[in-house]
Amino acid sequence: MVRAPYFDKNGTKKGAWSEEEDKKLIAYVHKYGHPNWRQLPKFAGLQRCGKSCRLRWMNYLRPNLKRGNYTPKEDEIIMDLHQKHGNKWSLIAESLHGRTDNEIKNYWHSHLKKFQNSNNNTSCDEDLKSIGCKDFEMPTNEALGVESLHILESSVSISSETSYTDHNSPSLSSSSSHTESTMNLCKEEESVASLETLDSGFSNNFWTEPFISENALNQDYFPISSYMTEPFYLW
DNA sequence: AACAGGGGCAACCGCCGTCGA
DNA sequence: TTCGACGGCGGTTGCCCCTGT
Repeated sequence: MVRAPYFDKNGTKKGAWSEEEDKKLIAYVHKYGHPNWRQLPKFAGLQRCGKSCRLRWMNYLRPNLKRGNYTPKEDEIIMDLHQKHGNKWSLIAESLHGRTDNEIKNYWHSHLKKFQNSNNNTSCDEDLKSIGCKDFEMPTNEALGVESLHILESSVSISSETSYTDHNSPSLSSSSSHTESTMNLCKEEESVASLETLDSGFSNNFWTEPFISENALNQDYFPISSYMTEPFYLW
């Protein structure tokens, strides 16, 4: 499913992320935030480029991510916003709480594109009905905002029943678990609380092993105080 | 049972906008 | 004003898995 890990000529690791790398990245961002993606891998002890770390975090590791099947309502919103804005995936993602632009982009290309293409012949609602949206009603523009809110609310309700540790297993790269799980932690408190839960999911020596970054911090690379006084400003 | 082709999705690449020096 | 660093975005790629033959 993913590219096999390899090292480029600069010694930078590419390809699929390992569980250990995920742990390092999660723990580092959890602890220090991500003030500088380019420097982050060096301090976190990762042989990745900053962009790769950012992408992994934004699309996969950060809290509040919602994974798994799209609801018909989400389909509606994507279709509608794509019609309005085109391939502005980040814009569309803003209206689908917990979905990433990358995920929406993939979903569009693999699922929804064909329905828009067939739109030339049939209406959008016909297509959506055909894919199983039983209570489908073509929403008004005003209603769409409300629908987005509903999705947000449902995410919250799901998240309250969902443990972060469920999704931070080695199967983070396993597609089967992706479809079954969500990473909905829509409230900040829940995110923090869940990260504490996450701690227990890691091996003991992982947390007792000091970060490379910790040494770096001692070398005045990081304004550590500001990050320690503004915990989790990033999410 | 074996094979081929397509689908799905994580990850990479390159471009662009923003910001600070 | 210019330039470099950085983050963000959209397009594309690579590869595993599933399904049909």
